[in-house]
Order: sequence, then structure tokens, then C-alpha cells
Amino acid sequence: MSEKSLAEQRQQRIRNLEALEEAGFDGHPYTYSVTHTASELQEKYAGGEPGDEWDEEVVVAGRAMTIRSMGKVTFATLADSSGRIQAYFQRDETDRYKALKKLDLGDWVEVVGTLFITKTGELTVKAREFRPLVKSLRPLPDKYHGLSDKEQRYRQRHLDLMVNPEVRQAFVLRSKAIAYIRRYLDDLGFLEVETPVLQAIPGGAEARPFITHHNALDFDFYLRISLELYLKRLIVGGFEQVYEIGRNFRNEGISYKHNPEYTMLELYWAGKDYLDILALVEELYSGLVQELTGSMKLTYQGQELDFTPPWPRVDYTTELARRAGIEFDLLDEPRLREWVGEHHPGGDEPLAQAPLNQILDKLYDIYLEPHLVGPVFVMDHPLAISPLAKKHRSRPGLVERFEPVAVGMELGNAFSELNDPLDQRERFEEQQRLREGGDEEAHQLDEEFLAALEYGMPPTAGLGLGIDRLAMLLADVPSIRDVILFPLLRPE
RNA sequence: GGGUCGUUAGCUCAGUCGGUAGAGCAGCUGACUCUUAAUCAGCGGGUCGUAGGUUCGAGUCCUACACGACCCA
Repeated sequence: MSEKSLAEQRQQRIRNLEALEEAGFDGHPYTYSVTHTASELQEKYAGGEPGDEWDEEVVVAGRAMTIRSMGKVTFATLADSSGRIQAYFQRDETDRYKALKKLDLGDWVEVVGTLFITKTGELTVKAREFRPLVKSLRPLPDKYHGLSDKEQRYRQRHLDLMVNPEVRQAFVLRSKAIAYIRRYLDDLGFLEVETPVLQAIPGGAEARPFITHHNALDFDFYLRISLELYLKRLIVGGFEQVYEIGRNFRNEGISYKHNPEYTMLELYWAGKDYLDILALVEELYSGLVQELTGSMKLTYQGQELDFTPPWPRVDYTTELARRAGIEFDLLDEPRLREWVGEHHPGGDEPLAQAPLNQILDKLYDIYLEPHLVGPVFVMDHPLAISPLAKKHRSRPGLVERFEPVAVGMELGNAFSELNDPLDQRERFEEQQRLREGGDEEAHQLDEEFLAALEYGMPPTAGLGLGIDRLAMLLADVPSIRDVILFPLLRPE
């Protein structure tokens, strides 16, 4: 790719920087300090009429997004983190007016002046003086079309943020959501903790891990695939309410709802069961949506989602059977295998001979999850797909578990936690058999975790909640990459 | 892994039937004292993803590959 045009523009901008320095400006000042942000000014002087002027002298600063020169008068739009404000420069009233010619689009500029409303009604700072804060040596993307190439937007997120204001808004929402969650849990008496990312045995989920090597210990560690087992050890240790908001790493494919590293909230609450957690999810989610969008209903990609509690609940086994057209008990394994052999769900895969957990997961992925617009709770999963959840108190073969689901996406996962170490050992042993049968995602037996459980974990319920998917819903964006600042990409 | 579409100037995109590369923005020069996608006049900027092939001639047709986007398993 030719760099000539870019190189020329860059050279020109370097010359402009030198010219500004020759005009007496510091090309690289150390600080700047404004009296108002752009949006503070827009708020403070809202409602003015064309021709209005004020005496108050203000200082604003921002990146020059447009510069319109008409000879003896120049307009520029400055963008700061809060928004935009127009600046007006006049040859006879602005100090060192001539040097404006050496400002380029993208430069940061500080402007000192007074406010007025232009003929066309725009609040504008009339500059008494200005100074460059830093020069942009590279041209901005197209000022009208912005930067639309998705790959470039992800690789050069700084440019995306500069020229596409709605992108900034998505990340502001994400940050506010996390802050809300922290406040909510802190107010309930939870303790925020941090557990290891580097783990000798990656546990708590079914996923393939990343491997890394620690030199001093000469040992291959895994990046965690969930937060679960360490947080449960903290419950054993005597903390009764803990949570962590942290990154998980799963060595799997990338899709609109999967990034190899993503953020989870996990919380564990002693004394509670999964229905207590269900109520917490309803309250947390609906309160958060209300606070950040002004309503408990939001529109996601054209579909209305109503988070007003209570959310509908569907039973995993009955609803899955109903939607798949299965007219017998889903837990009747021989009949289920027979049915799968006849109906070939998902194509020609030899699914009928697969382990039961894989059959159930597949059926769920085909017949249930994609069709749930929600929000809805899928309740009481089969034990075969829930090796860390406590057996249902009244329904044999099931566990006390739920997943909040919306627009075909799993938003979270919660259960009454399995705290019987003997039962847990059996579940791990079953997982070991699956591993030996070739299932790389089956749980690994974690003796240290079992030993901790043997000291007694009080009755506890836990929750995992996907932060990225929550942010997708709030920001109404179609891809998880739109709520992760720097999504994973192949290196250039 | 499969399918579809794409890759042309810094950015956003055209490019007809195969005939030797275009626009807008950005940049440069000039004009302009209320513009806001400012406007007007002029100018510069290209290894058309890579490698082959067909052809007198390829951005365009063919093959392979690379990379990307979206969809599917």
C-alpha cells in the first residue's frame, strides 16, 4: 500500500507544528485547564437567542473536528470528552489570528473567550486567544462518513472513538452499568474480591483454556475459564457474601456473542438458594436498566424487552421437550437417544451415541435458547449438564439452577451450589469419564477444591452474569465487539 | 470447518462491453468578516490485497492464496 499521500500530509503537519512554534507557541505544553467542558457550556447557556452575548470569560479545550476559514473569520468545532462546542476566531479580535492557518484537523486546541449565539443559533466561544495543545500528525478519517471499516474501528479504537460519538456512548453505558452493580452489591453487604487468573486446574465451566508458562516455577498454568471454584473456597473460608467482576478466557471461536476474553460477574451468597438469587437478578437487572435508560423496557435491535419483574419462567425439560416435539420425559435416556436417532437434530452428526450432556446441550441450542426473546428464566436443568449445582430438592434428575436468557443469549447462570463434597466428587468422576471419552471441555477433577469443600461450605447460592452481553443490551449494539474496547483480532 | 460478500488515494466509495485510474472528504495554493458536510477557483496524491494464467491489452475474465465482514455448524 502506498504511503505517499499519508506521508505528505504528515510532513505538512510537522511543518505546521514548526510554524506554530516559530509564531511563539509551545508545541508541547504540559497542562491545560478549562473552566467548562463543552457540555457544561451547552447546558449553562441553553435557550439563548441568536445575537445573545455574555461577558463571562471561559476556557475550553478539545480536538478540532472541523475548521471553516472565511478569510478574516474562522469557525472551528472542538470536541472534548463531554461533547462539542464551536469556537469563533476574528482577525481583529483574536490574538495571533494568522497562526490559525497552521492548525490542522485533529489538533487539540485551548480557546479563551466569551460566549455568544450565532445568527444560526449555535452557542459559540468568541476567541480572545487560543493555543495549540498538541498537533495531530495524521489526518482524521472522513469527517462525514467517519470510520466505518469494522476491522479498522476495532484495531484503531482511538479513531473510532474520536469520530463516532455513539461508540463512546456504548462504553460510557458499560462503565455505568458496572458501577451500578458494584453499588448494588456493596449495599447488600457483599465483599468484592480478586481471585487468581493463573490457575493450575481451570475449573468452574466447560471450556477449553489458554495455556501459559511460568518460568520460575517451570509450570504451565491456565488462564481461568471461570471464577467459580476460588470464590466458593472463600465461602468455605468464612466470607458469606463475595463477588468478583473479572475477565474469563476461553480458547474458543469468536462470534457476535463470544470474545475469547470477556467479563463476568460472579457472586456467592451463603444462606441463600437459587430462588433468592433469581429475585436478586430481577431486581438488579431491572433497576439497572431503569437507572441507565429511564425505563424498565428497552429496545434491542428493534425488539422490545421488558425487564419489569417478575420475569416469566420456563421449565428447562418441559419447555425443551414441548418445543422439540418430544412427547415423553426428556430424562428417559433410552427413548431420548432413539428420538435423536430418528430426528437427526442439527444435521447428520452421530448425536444419538454422544454423551447425554452433549445431546441435551445440542437440543437446547437448537430448540430452546434461540427462540427465547425474553427476558425469561430457564429453570431446573438436568443434573447431567450441571456438575456444580445442587440436586433439586423435589425433582429427581434435576438441579436447582436457572439461566436468565434474552434475545437468544444466555445472560447468566445460577444455582443452589452443590456443597456435598462426596456428591461433588462423584460429579467430577463422571466428568473425568467424559474427558477420557474425548470431551476436552469436561471439568477436571480438582482435589484442592474438593478438600476445601470437605471442610464444609454452608448452604450457598451463586450467580454468574455476563457483563458484555448486559452492555450489548443497554447500548443496543449487535455485536459483543461493540462493547469491548479492544476485541481480540489477528495481529497485523 | 462451510457459505455469501468484500479488499481501488489517509477516509468514504464509483469504475460500463477487457482499451491504459475517477469522485467527495482530507491535503496544497488562492478568494472570502456569522460558518457549521461552509462555498468558489486551481493543484498534487494510486504496486487497484498477493501470486500465477488467458489476452495485442486485465482494476475488470480465470485459478490459487492471504486478509476481512456477515451468516451457518
